[in-house]
Amino acid sequence: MEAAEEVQIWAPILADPLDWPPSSVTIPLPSQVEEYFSYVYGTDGMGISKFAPEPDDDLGGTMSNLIVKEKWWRGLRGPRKRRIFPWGTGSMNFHRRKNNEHWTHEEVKKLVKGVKAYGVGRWTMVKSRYFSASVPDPAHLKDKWRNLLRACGVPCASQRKEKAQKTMFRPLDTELIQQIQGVAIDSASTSKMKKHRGKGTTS
DNA sequence: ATAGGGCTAGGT
DNA sequence: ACCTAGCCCTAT
Repeated sequence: MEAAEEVQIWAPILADPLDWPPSSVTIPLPSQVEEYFSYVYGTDGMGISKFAPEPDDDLGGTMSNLIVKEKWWRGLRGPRKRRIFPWGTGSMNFHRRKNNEHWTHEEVKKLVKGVKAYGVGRWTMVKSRYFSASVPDPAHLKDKWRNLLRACGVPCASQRKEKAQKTMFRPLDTELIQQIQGVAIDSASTSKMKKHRGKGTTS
């Protein structure tokens, strides 16, 4: 499992997993951890600047003790924050923290472009063309597309009753909304056509 | 690999 | 209290 590395990195930090995040704690911060933090939290989320060096620190060079000086773990949602989070309920119980990786406007634009190019449902294709490194799972593209449809007021293809969405936490511009609606309507009508005429070669 | 239901953190 | 939106799980 890929979590092994993260456990190694986090383990020294978690003095008491049940008390996380700690309000004030001394953290040994090797360069590896520093890198990891900036990767996970992003420059605006969890900059190293949010740490303050501990007053009397006689560890000369590579590793110094730092203390947390800001409540960085509470804040607005933003893009690319908190990918992984240790959430101990015992000794070695780590798991992914949910619901913290948000789509940027650029990413949404790429998704729409990709769906337009390859069609709804070709998530692996869209990912490999437009999100080769950034999105972990093609299923996330699908999930985002579903959310976009709902957010843009596109009626669900399946007949399940679903109330129209009221608000968008991260609003989209009108142009993008119209594009999404357009693509959705296109794909709905083509799939309906395929259903109706069974022998048309619509490659 | 994809569709669709379910779960839930975090925002309102 | 309710809702949104990202993530997970399962069936196909």
